[in-house]
Amino acid sequence: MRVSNLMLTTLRNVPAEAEITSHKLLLRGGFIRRVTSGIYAYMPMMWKVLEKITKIVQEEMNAKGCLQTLLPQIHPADLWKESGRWEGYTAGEGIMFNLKDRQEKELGLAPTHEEVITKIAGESINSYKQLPVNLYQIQTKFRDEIRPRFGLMRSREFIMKDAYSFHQNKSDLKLTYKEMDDAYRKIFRRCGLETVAVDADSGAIGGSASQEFMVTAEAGEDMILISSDGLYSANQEKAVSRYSDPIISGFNKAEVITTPNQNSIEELCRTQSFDPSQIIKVIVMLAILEEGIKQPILVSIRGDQELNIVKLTNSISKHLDKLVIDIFPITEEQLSIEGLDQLPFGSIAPDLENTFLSNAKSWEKEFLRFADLTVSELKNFVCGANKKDHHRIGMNWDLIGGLPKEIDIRKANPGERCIHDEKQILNECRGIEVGHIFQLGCKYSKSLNATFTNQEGNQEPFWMGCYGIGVSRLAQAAVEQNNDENGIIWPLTIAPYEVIITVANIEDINQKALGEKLYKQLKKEKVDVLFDDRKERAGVKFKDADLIGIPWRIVVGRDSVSEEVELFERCTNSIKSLKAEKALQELIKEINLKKS
RNA sequence: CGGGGCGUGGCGCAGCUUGGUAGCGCGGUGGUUUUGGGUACCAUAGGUCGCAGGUUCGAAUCCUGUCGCCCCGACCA
Repeated sequence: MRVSNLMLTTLRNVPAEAEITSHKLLLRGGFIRRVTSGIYAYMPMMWKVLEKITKIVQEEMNAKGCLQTLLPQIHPADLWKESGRWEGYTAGEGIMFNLKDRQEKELGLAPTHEEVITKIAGESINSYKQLPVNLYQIQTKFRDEIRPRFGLMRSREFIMKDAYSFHQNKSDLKLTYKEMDDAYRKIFRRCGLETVAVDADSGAIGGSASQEFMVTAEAGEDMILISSDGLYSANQEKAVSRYSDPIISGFNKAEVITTPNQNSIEELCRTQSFDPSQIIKVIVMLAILEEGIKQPILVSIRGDQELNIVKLTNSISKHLDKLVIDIFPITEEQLSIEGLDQLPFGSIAPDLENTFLSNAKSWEKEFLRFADLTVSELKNFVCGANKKDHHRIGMNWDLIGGLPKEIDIRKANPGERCIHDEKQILNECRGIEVGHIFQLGCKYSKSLNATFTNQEGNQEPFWMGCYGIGVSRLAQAAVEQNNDENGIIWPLTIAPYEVIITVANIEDINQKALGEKLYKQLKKEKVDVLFDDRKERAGVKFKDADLIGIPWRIVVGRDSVSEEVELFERCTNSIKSLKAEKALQELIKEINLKKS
């Protein structure tokens, strides 16, 4: 391609919308243009990048025997109601764009395709003999994000590869899950990305085991924790660690003390000389569940620990077998609206009586109670007295009605010791999620009644897995991980072009002729080559070539009379002066080496 | 959803406090110059000042409403 035909428009000023490096560079290089909040146009060079990523993904998926399909983007609401996800995905802060057609039928723009594919699989796969299958597609998805940001990192319309596998049993699912893990590692390596695989929360998709692939980058939206020996890594939403031992409490007598204006752990400790690890902190929250159920929640956790809201949400979901649509701390205002008396905030204990809820208009009338693992072993602890400005000391679980349901809802933090080896410490780093693989189990096949006939002749629901890669996000993540002060440094395998021939002065007959000759030869060798034939000053062309990040550059300049050119490598900034023929040979050798 | 900020040629911004008919840099076009790191100079085109009302002789500027965009937060009583 000739740059004069490329519609290349680079910017010197960064549009004000951009915050992070990759977003700025993609805009400045003319790769993307914003159309509205969270919605972008992929310009010609960007599309080339996306195509190259797509090709790598297809090759690796096909190598594992996966089958490519293309599923609809508009889904009937009924299908999503059948799986029970319609409400959760559309109500409240739901992310599914939805609309009505002229028949007043409800439809949604697909944020993901479990429903559709499960339905189809159920209709087309009849026998265990047809299993397993793994179907995938690469196409645009829609999510009405609460807050789109960082260009393609969190956009509302984006390109995703999603795959869904169907199995006759769990062990077969695990085999494919492992294969996908392998395929994903190959894909990311081939794309020139450094990724780390972490244990992850399954989120709204549901299911059991799940693993995320993160591109490590400062600008990442997720915090990940990695053990010093590298054997354990997890998203903070999911991470576990060893917690410190509590300071032994000296209160062996149970009594109530007055604690005026000591409404926070901090205040209480300062005034009473308690240690936070001796105190049971109680958090009152309201969970909005599917079908509009409003469930008050009472969570007990050690005073020096933080609550992990994702873990809590999942626990609630699991215990009630209902989707949690929203969850937030209960406020005084909400209590008034609900027609309830004020709770003794700051002095609430795990045994707060349900009678506080008996006049509730729309809330459930009993608290769902949980205790974090950090409080279960606690002895002679401090907790509220369920009465304003009063606390109890020297308490034990048998004195306050027993230990509530024990679960892990504590946030793991960097610096803490690991579960697998207490000598290992968790370190923090940030990451961009580019891939996620799940073992879904039978959740969707059961709800959508997608079954096959097993060897014994019985109908059984499929075991399912699902596997996603954010293709457009991956492209931006590659930029975030590969750039310098001059611009993008595309990994060769996904670069829009592999090499750019920069003719310093296109009006010099020798230079132009040599440039054209090299261009022809490279095209003949099937190298993806860009020929900068513009009537611009050399400096302009160098700046542009750096900015758009083409991995290799052949500079045809003053020495072209003697057939000498320069071979420049973008990622190392190395420059070699060579005979044109030699430069071509070397370049082709290097390119083939990197591609293999 | 809460808080903050911004909408003025393609991009980045000034002008608004104190109303008087719109300006700068980049980019575009033509020319001269320069010719391997965004050359300099000259000329030139391009704007419903987000939109709608209002105040006023007169509104980018003041008032009201509205739309859009960006940032921070949405988690511990």
